[in-house]
Amino acid sequence: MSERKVRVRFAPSPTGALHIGGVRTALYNYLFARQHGGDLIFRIEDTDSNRFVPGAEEYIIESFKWLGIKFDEGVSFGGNYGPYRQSERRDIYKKYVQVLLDNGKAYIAFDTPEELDAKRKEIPNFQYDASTRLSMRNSLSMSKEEVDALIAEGKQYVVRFKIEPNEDVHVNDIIRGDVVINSSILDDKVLYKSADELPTYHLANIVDDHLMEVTHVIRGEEWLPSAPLHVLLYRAFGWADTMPEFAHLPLLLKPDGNGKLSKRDGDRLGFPVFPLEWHDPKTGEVSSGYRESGYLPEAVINFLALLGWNPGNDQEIMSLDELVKLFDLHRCSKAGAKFDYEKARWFNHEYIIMKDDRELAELFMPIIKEHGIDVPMETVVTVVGMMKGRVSFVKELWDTCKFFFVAPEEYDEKTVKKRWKEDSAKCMTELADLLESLDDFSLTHQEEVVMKWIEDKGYHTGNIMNAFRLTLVGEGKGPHMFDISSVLGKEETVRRMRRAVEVLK
RNA sequence: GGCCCGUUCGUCUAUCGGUUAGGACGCAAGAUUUUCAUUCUUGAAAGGGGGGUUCGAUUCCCCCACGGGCUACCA
Repeated sequence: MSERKVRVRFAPSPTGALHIGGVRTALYNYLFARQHGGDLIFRIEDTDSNRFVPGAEEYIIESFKWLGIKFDEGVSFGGNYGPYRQSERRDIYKKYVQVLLDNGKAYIAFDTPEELDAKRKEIPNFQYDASTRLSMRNSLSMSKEEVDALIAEGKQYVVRFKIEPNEDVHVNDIIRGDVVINSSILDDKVLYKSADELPTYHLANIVDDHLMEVTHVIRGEEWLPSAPLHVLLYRAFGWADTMPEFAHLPLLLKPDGNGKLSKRDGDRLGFPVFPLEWHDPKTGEVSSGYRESGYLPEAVINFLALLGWNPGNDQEIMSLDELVKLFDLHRCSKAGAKFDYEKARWFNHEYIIMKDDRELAELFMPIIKEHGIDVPMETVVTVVGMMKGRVSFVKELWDTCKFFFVAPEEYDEKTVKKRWKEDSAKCMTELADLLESLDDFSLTHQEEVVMKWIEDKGYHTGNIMNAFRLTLVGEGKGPHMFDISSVLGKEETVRRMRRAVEVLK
């Protein structure tokens, strides 16, 4: 069994946008597959026809494309184990349901949803199981003739898994160790629905994982309670010897308060819970995405990887390739992790700093153009290089850098009060004259000339520089003065200075 | 209600019985800087409670409390 090639899968339901917790699950599967030289399968679990949302599948694929998580096979990726959409595997499931029916591990039940609802109301803790099934309408409580007659007349029925009571079922979870549940608390799960003639998750999941030769099931903790059921299903099919290993991941929790992280939390606290912006086709509602909010995919990956796992040392910044090398299911934490969006910001900040100036400039350029500014790429590259350490998002570059592209119209009142002295107008005029006279406007030459001038005149460096800054920026911020002036160029620098002198006098 | 999982600074977490309980985010202070931001330094900040086991428990066991999940012809 250990010689089998590692094969894992990420199998979402196309019921809407991909939740960030799902992204993490997919990421862990990806890291595990890569690390073991295995395959990652993308399967669509659309066995609930009621909850199908058009566009969701495409959205999910697009999300992983953006994030850089690549699948080896599955919907839209091809492969030899298809089809990979469960709705296209009806015949397969039908066949395997029959296997269970034939070997007595499952039975046919005629109870309608309404009848079951009534039963649940009538009996407080009603459960369809060994203790109650004989009092229900099914192939165990009725004669074969009766059952055949009902089927013949077209009566709808479901197929239920016949769970033998009083057995301790062990699930050996990679993260949690031995988890034991007594089969008596499990109900006779519906494996095959009458409503849409499709299997339920449980059946489809086991059949597909087996047929697709999945070796490890890495999924969210919400599946832990049904894991024993799945173990029982593998046994019922006689597939116990190739049953995959399980790893149930801790859940992503709300940043504040309690509970599972939901879409609402994002809206409420102002951070995205979806990788991409999502337009709900049913409600028309638009939810923000990490991509549109200015996050870099590698930052999102890094942040998510550390939510529930750590390499065991203090390293926090890791590329996808490094994560592949370091990842270890045994080092996953067991407790749920509250979603810390402040830290997500910080990761993005770090990744912006690491990112190549030119690549950043290319991301920034469209924003500059939006403001009706036309500047050469080289200028933007220079500006981005000196300013990127100050922002957490590309879009923040505009506010922090705009003075490079737009001359100040007004001068910040507070800064003027503090930095514009009695003699500032005089000094700035002198400085403007001096700068205008320069043939070499390079940063180093400017600095040399101006510092000497300050010294010769006996001026106070701080006073000059602060006033100078005010004339070019309009407020008291930004990088070193000659960085600014050399990007602006002689003409623009002098123009701004003279204008400021005129306005502020 | 029942069942399962969990519980270290505000948050993410390290610790394989003996540590001044470490790191990161955030926060605060200081330093550097021609401004702002960065950067650097420093600081505040944690083992839910109660029993055991042990020479010694954050670490192992039990109980409780709390948190989370599941309990559909949803996944």
